[in-house]
Amino acid sequence: MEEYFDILSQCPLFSGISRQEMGLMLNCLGGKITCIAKGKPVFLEGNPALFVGVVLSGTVQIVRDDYYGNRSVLTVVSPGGLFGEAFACAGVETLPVSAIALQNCAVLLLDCKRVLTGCSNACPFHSRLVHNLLRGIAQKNLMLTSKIRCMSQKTTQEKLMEFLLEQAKQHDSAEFVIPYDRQALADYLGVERSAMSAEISKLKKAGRIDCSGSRFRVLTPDKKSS
Amino acid sequence: MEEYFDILSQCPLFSGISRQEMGLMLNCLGGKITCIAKGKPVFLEGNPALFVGVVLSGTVQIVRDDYYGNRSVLTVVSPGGLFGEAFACAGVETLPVSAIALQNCAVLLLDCKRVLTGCSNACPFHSRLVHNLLRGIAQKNLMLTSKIRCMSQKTTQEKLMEFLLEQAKQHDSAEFVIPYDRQALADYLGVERSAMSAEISKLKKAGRIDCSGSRFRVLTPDKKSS
DNA sequence: GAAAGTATGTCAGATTTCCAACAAAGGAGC
DNA sequence: GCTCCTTTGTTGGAAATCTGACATACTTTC
Repeated sequence: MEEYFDILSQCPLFSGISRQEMGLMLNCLGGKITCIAKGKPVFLEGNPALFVGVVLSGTVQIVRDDYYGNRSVLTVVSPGGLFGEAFACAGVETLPVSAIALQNCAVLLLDCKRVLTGCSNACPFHSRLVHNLLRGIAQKNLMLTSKIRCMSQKTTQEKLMEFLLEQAKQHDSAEFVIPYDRQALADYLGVERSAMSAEISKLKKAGRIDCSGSRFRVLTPDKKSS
Repeated sequence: MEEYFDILSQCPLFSGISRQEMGLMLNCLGGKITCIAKGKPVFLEGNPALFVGVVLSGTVQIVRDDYYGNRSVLTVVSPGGLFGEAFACAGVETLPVSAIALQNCAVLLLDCKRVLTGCSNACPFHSRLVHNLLRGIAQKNLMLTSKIRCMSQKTTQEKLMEFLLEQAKQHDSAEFVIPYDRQALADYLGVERSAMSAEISKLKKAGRIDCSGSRFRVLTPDKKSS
């Protein structure tokens, strides 16, 4: 069990919890470490959503079957990553997705109810864990709304500017480096890479932005690139 | 204070908490009921994100200024509605939005830290509140990912089908009623109403769906409308 | 029942985006 | 230096969307 504490200590869910405390905590919460063979399910669609999963080794795929049964991959979760937390915390009766081991893997399953219900021992790390869980889900929330704000814009150019102005605001600077290459940015905004490149060029010529590589600068309409 | 307990008891954040407990709880949490005059701020961009707000009467507008200072309205919150919870729970240092009273209004402000940190009295409703808060944010999370899944589709027709198949799955039935009229559905999917209507017609002619008003039925490709 | 107002379906032209292919620029390895 | 490979910019024709206008159906009001 201790072999996985390195992974766990890097996971935001366990931030502020020492390795000494982890053993106690997992014990207190009834956390179960399970090994899943490649291709086998961690949980299946239709199961009750009871668990928050943490990948310890290997990778887990979250898949979804639509009404006709066509399967699509939603995410691939790497070691240290969480899965199932939104369903468990939202209190959905049955899972609308399945989790399948892409490789042989080890996962930690935490009973969501036991995480949320304070134990009688009043462990200090217990409330810390709830804190971290809530924080993680709230942060994801903010990321999702940012993305929706960009994608809701009508034109590619507006999507791009919405994204860049958001970045400028977050960095509190007109100049900043974005964590995406062109393809990834296009995917994020839900547009075509080539069309987006063209729009970037237009914006540069119009003197509204300046960029090289993933370093961008937004310019106020009146004052041009210096 | 008690005059607002009707509103609070209908708010998901306080579900499972009796009116008798509310007074104790608000006291324990140091919840402050404040009246804000029309046009005045509840909080301003740049403030630390400490509070979860609940509108008790009137309406509150959440607004956002982009990097150039152009203001846009993100949401309008009605009585019973929450605001600021994602920022407070995500632990952002400074708020990227402002909350302005659209009308004279009363709001309840809960210190997020005190909500999360169990009190020394070990109130039973305390953990219930955290439960509810987490559940609400997780549910919003699921709604946002559903919307993104629809909006990420390339064509209007694919967006529509993604939405309808999701609805069919949620209702566990090929036939269901959607909670939107055509305009609202188009806005949700981020497309033009008229273009969407045209696509609905195409899908009907192709025998893939059937609908009248907001009642839809998805059909399997082989068997046509009965 | 008539009239007014709203929601929905349909259509043509203008605009935008996608697609596919290619050119140019940069990096890694040799 | 060179080549190979990846990333990014550019372009033209095809496809999809938006725009605005209008017709039709349905509701509401009087």
